[in-house]
Amino acid sequence: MASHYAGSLEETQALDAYIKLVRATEAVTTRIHRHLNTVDLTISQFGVLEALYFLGPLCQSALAAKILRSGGNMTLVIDNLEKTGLVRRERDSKDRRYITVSLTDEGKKLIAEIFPVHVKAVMAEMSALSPNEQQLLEHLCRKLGKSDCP
Amino acid sequence: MASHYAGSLEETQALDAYIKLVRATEAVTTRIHRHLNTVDLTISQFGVLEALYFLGPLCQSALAAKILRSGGNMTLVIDNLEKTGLVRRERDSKDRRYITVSLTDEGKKLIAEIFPVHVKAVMAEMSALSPNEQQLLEHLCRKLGKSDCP
DNA sequence: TTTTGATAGTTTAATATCAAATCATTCATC
DNA sequence: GATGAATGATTTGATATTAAACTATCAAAA
Repeated sequence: MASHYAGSLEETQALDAYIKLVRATEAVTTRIHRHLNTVDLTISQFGVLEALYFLGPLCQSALAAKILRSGGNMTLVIDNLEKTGLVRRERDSKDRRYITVSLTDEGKKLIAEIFPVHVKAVMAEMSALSPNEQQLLEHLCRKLGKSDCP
Repeated sequence: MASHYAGSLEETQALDAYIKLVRATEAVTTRIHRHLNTVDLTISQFGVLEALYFLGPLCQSALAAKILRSGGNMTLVIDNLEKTGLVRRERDSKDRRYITVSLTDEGKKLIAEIFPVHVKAVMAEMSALSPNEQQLLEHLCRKLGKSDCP
């Protein structure tokens, strides 16, 4: 659904592009993560497991910065992953402010299992675009995301 | 941050494009809605006010379908808007299953006031792209969003 | 040694979000 | 008139998310 705003061409064009961006991102994200239901994971839990899988153990604040979530949120998501035995927390002995979060064996097994499913789902969704279009989309998103105008 | 996944070119390209899409969308959305703090509105509340402003009174399920939220979520967001006097609920006299949600005078005044600010913020963010690039982005997002491959 | 400034993580309060179950209502069918 | 299917809205339980306040910890400065 395009914007119903009766503004200038410039304005409606920007609004329409933004609305389409958000809608497409939400639709694609929902479909990509549908398989997580089968393993009782939420999108944020998956994001944490993914980050730890590829980057190795991280302290909570680094993890929060990496997946762009607040510290308070990170505490809760890690609490829940700890509760299901997928990650463990370990206080740094040298600087007790830091808590390192790492995958347990069970966590490693699970993410190793589901990540290829995730890749396949992303491939399937992104294949609506040609390889050139995917590169174009990435380029446009880079420009958008890095903009810091007020 | 691109994907750290060591897959085929096709796979990493799709993953990178998807990651960039999500990151850009989140970054832009956060910046666009920053001004809502000044009027004590959340993004979802703004979305409801915007829909009612342009489309007129709607029943809750139509509103939920329009802004792609679940019925249960809609109940809560409308509860909160009702509580601050920005919307009102009215039971349909002919079919008492339906509840029409409409803007109060105060709600109309507020959205009329802040929507131009929103438009300006969207314009500012989207101006990182040229008009041609904005149309291109919209086109690519249309293709992505409508894909319904399993 | 104490103070100060900074950082990490937690807690609190509030809101958002979902799926599933439930209740209320309507209408078609028997 | 009773029943069943469908629809609209709410409730329940769980998780996610933020901002802000708080506690714990560290290191540099006084």
